[in-house]
Amino acid sequence: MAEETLPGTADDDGPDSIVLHVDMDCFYAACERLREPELEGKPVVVGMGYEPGEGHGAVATASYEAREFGVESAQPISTALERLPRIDDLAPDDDPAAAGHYRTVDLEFYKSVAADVKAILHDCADVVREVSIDEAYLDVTDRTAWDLAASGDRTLAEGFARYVKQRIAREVGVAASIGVAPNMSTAKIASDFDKPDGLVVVRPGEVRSFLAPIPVEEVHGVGPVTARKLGSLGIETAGDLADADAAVLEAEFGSRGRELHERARGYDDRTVTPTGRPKSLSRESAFTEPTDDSEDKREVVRALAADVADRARSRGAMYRTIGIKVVVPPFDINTRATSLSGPVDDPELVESVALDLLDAEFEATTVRKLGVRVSKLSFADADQSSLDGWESAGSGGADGDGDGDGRVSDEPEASAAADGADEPPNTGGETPSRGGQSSLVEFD
DNA sequence: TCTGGGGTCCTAGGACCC
DNA sequence: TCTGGGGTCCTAGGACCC
Repeated sequence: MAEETLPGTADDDGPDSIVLHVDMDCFYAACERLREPELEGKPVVVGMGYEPGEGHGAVATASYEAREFGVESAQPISTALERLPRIDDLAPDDDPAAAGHYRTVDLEFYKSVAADVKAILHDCADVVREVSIDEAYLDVTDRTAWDLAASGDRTLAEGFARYVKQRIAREVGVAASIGVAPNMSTAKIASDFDKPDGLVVVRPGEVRSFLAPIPVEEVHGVGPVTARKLGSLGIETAGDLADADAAVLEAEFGSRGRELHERARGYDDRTVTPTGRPKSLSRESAFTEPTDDSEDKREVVRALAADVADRARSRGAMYRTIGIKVVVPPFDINTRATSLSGPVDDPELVESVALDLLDAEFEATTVRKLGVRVSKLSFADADQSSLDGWESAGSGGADGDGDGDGRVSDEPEASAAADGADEPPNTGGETPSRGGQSSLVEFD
């Protein structure tokens, strides 16, 4: 049983933080219900790669009513349909209560709903870290307190979280579960503890005892592989993990082992930092049937490349690495990538590099899925003379490719970026010389 | 669980430099 | 030069998350 105050727990650098983890409940399904209120209370399944009347794709979100039937996210739609027939497929005398309403993912719409939620969150906190479309951490240390509210045994922090939750419900019309705790990892577990529509508060002195009975699988960072290994060490709960020998964990799992140990003990010194810029952008797509047809594969890669390059451009991102992903049945993931000597924004180059990587090793391979990715991103707008991204690559000129390191010097708009229009004569050639900047490119 | 799409971080080995 | 150590960057794969 954990003491109320653990020796050494108190951070000397100030009062305990107050972190909220806000997690929208079955977000996609909730969005569908916003525009189709008659779906309220009924089993809803939102599928990606799903088309009405068809049986392919995977479950992105299942409402709690649908989960009752054994429908789970990431499940193939075909399996979901076996467990929960589609309402339109019912025979006249079947029970309509035992059928599901299947919808296709409409990300644009969900994003617009999410934007409304995020606006509320930013209004409620100084620092918001958006983790995904339906999830965020808020640091509200300066907005509320761990003190008890005047009227009883609840904390001010709890009242604050309730206010956030109610605003989301009232102003947007969707339900959120919120966890409140002195650190991020505990807040995350707390938000999950009483879903849906939950509000769980873990006060600074209660962290250790709150975590103790939690199954290790529910600790952020423990997936199937780690859970299995932990199980073989006799570690099944966060409490077991907390009591385990840190050296053993580190030997078994490396630095992650030590980290998990600390999280299980209620230590997490990460601070909530604002959402940063993406590190990579990718697009992938699965074939309905694995194929070895070279032209089919190239066609898909071309489309993915165009898509990724387009997205990068619209987000103002230049990239220095271009890669592909090739998934070979049953499920072997291969990646290949090439780095350029400097950042570019060049859709044709994305395509040609991706195709080269595909042809080099996978021309005859049977593939299930293909992907294209750009990474080592840099953003034209924010870095200017004041670094931001990477400082200029070492004034020492230590690196061999000193030739090109001059980043786009500060034109207001990345010069190489916006001008796909003026067709350079030899774009596909050895040195794709496009205006100034991208002529750095030389790949081997 | 025969498996969709978009990400992050970590690790390990090799190349290369001083 | 055949024997180090330190550091960085690159690629590929793995685990994990939503």
